[in-house]
Amino acid sequence: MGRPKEFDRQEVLHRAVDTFWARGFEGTSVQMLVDSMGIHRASLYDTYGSKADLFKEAMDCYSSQTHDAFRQALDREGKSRDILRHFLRDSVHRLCTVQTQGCLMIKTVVSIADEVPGAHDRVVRHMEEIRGMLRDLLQRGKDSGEFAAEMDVDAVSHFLMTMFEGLVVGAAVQHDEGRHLGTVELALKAIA
Amino acid sequence: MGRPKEFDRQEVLHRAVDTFWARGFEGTSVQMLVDSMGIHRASLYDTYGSKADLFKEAMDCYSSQTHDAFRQALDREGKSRDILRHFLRDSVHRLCTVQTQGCLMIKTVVSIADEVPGAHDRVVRHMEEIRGMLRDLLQRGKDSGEFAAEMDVDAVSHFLMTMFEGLVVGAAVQHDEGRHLGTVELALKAIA
DNA sequence: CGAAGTCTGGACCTATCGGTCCGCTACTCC
DNA sequence: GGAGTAGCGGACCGATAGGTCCAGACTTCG
Repeated sequence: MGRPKEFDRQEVLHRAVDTFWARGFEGTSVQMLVDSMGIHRASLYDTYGSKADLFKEAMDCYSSQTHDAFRQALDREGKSRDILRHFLRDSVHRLCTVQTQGCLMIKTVVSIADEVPGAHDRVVRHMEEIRGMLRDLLQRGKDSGEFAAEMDVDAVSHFLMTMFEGLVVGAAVQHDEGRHLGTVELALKAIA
Repeated sequence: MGRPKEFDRQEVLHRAVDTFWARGFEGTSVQMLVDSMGIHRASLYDTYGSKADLFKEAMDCYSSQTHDAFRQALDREGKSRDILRHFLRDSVHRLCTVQTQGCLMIKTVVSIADEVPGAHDRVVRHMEEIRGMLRDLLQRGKDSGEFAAEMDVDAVSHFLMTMFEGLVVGAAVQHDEGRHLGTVELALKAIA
């Protein structure tokens, strides 16, 4: 059967995610990936294909780990508005302090439109998935009578997505947490 | 005195702006610039310095031409709300049809944090300038009694900036104009 | 005229890019 | 032990990256 794999494919991929996340696709060289992943150049190509293939896998990995975290924050019991507020405030806090590198998906859609085939589709699916979570949360609030019966959950979820994307960019421009928290409150006041 | 310059420095710079705008700093090679600007490689370096220097000049050029356009749209007579609505709707339309390349400033702040010294500062100033226009517009509406006397024009202008940045990203993800127009209406409903 | 300045074509530099290949070792199965 | 697989060190590939330099053609000045 031969020698078994020594490194954990998933663990090494995570390190690639971090590198791509920090510097983007164009800003990351294969040499950087070799260094950060800790495997040989040839192993990288044997295991993941090309740089673009690795990037797509990294996007998928990033996407699912982000979804898990978001789902944990959004798919829970309680008043929808409170859950939403906590989610947005926490996002702002992270973007302004720890995760100042922003969002890999937004980085990708903004900088490489068509350089990596399949990248754009992944961004679209990623965003739609998150929007779905927000819509479900809104729907629950609507069903429980917390929000008006006339609320267009589809439109409002899209509004919130735009808001969120704006916060990611805004935090990249200025790490002024208080300012962004004020924006969050205004956004919350806007929905019903 | 010697031979005078044959090409118009500003006109050639505009072509550099378009190239950088379309592909970003990292995605644009010097060869692309030489081709699009129509001048010799050596002339480029003699006239503008380095690629990074040219990029900074391109940012300044982009910034001022954007500000001119925005000022023309925002600094006019009429109801503030109508002016704002028209500005946002028009922006969405452009982002979804003609200017699908998005915004050079957002591209820059998202992809190259510190690669080009001075780039980040330019983005910050650019955004603050636009926010200033929005704040002035809000203040006029507040003075004329159109908006509530309690309105925090600073906070609301920041909310609108976040909204705008979100729309730029959102349009890059999906060119669904109708969807984004709905978001614009929700944002307008939010402010007083 | 000749010095000074402006442009171009194109060669040239070094460094790095993404990607491939070879030779060797380590390991596990039959 | 031998076949088969996984990994590494490191050389290597052609292409391109950003950047420099030179010779020559051109134009305006004193």
